[in-house]
Amino acid sequence: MQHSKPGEPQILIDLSTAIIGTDGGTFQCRLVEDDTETKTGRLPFGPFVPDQHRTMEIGLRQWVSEQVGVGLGHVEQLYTFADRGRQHTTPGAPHVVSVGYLALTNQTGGQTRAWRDIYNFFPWEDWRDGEPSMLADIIYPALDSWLARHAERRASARLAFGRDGLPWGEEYVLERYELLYEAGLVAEAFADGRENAMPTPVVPGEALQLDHRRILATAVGRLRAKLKYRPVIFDLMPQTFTLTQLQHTAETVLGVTLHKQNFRRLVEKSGFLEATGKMSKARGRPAELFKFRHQERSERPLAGLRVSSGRTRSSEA
Amino acid sequence: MQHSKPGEPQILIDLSTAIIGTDGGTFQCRLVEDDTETKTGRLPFGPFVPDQHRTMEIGLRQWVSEQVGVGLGHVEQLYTFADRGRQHTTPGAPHVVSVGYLALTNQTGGQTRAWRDIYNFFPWEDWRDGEPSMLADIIYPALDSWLARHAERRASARLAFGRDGLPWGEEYVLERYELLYEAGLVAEAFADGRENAMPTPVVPGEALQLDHRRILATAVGRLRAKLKYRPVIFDLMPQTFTLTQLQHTAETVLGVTLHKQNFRRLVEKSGFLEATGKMSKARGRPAELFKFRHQERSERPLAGLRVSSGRTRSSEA
DNA sequence: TAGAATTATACTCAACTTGAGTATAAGTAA
DNA sequence: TTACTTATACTCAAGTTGAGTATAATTCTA
Repeated sequence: MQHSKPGEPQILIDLSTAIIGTDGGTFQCRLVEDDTETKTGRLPFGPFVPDQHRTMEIGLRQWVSEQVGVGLGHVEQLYTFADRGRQHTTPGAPHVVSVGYLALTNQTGGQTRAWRDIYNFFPWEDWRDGEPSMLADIIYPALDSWLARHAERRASARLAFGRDGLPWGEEYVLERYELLYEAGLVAEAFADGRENAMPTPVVPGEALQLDHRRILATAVGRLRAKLKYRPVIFDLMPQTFTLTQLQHTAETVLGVTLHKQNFRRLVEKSGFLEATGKMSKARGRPAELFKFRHQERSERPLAGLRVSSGRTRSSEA
Repeated sequence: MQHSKPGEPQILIDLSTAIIGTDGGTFQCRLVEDDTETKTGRLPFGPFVPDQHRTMEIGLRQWVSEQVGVGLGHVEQLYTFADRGRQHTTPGAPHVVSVGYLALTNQTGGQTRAWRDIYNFFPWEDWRDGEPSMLADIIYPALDSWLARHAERRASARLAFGRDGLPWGEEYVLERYELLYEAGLVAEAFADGRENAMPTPVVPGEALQLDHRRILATAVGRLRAKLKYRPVIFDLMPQTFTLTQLQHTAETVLGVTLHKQNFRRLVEKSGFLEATGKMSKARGRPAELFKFRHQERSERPLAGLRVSSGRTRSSEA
């Protein structure tokens, strides 16, 4: 095994970033509309130029502030994707390796085309109104028929989708998407030329270019997991907010509903919040406005929101 | 921002792998002794050749089985390191990006020079005999003197090292090493030419080449964290083992001692173990030999060892 | 060969956490 | 002024966790 010689294709590194925010109950990601024939969107990405940037994160922050123009909170490297067959390389062309990043912002652009609802791409991930019916109606039948021929993936599917009485783990976003890809049920599988893929995607949900939906799935899975043990949710919140707004943001990210009283207890006990004394005005009893105590972020050891899901919105009646 | 043009340095990708195992209470990592003048070791690494390997993990597994000759269990990508100034590049030379991997094995080579005790490199991480005295004697004074000039890093240091009554979080291995590097207290900081670095490293602990100690710190931190929510510990165990052996392995990895009775309760409740009916023979009452139920790995949702530390060995008396 | 030492295993118990409520307060809308 | 809406306070049983004590089954040693 040797380093690539001059004749071999060069390696290029792209930084692909899932910039995620929330906006009143919608879970948003910044996308770039590409004017190619495919009409599918893509994540913003820029090349990593080693001589210009001391670290990849510095390069990423600079390029985001220039190109996208939103302030970023938490930024985290996700994964380096280098699979052949998922980059559409033509022979001899440089091989592109993409380093995926997650970046959080509290400034989403409202309903412009640049900010899209993440659940458009993963409609099966939104359980806020109960289990999406497409799981039982479309996904499980299609998946089961594939699993019949791929018994070795059965255990993974049980765990990822919470079959046979196992719980639905909201953080297994990537594992679920990968299974659907492997089973040939999403558009990217056909685009990548997988032999078992259906020409028309079986499972609902908008595709993205290249493997960007995979990177986004990684980002959402990581964010959902991290929410539970690090106070990253506050990077999605405005300066001040009510406890209900905070809860709605957590529910939006996790794709489940939470028990209101217990959420309040959890978040008050955590010590992350400071009452401002001001009140929100809306329908019903006014709620106190809180702000995040930034110094607590570094002082509390683990402490995220060890949330437990409550009833679904539809069963609240 | 443009992709690197022909005149710019080429990018090469190295897969650097921390192959970790345990051997009767020692925490081992496979190293390669380099015959350069520096005499410091390095992690095994090999280039990633896109045209030869469909994915990086496939390339890594093949190259490890050829070059290192141990069977691997869990393999996980850690992080992609691309910082300038930590790769010793000469101008014009290709820029090397290293993708760090963690790989677990239950076949360590005993006490050969190829397998080294990880706590040689991070002696402050081993709390099995209580808090290492070097923390209070050497590390904290040196760190505090640096923090006096870098107040903005104070909160991170408190969290990473568990100062001011905060608990020692065993998983913050990387955060601790990075702080020592930033403060110029480890040999690599001087080797990288940081202006504040001491020519003779202040903090005890053997260095590795390039940024390999950083990659190893990432690996240990990730492994310690993962142990608590995924059943990865069994990839470090032989076919059958006693509960005490399992506990010793967990203690070796985490660098703390655990409460024996509660560890037993935890591990029995988890459902991961199957009694073999056979008994171990040693001093004292014989212990039952267990084996790992592989099918449970995929069936249990989270369930690792949510261990809590017990008394230190020295206070057991 | 008895008892001391050693190791394994079983059981207990109080403190804390969690899931799921009920009860009440403080506003707006009709 | 009554209904409706939303916020907040409190309760309670079940489960989990931290830290023991008690006892069992061996080997070691005098």
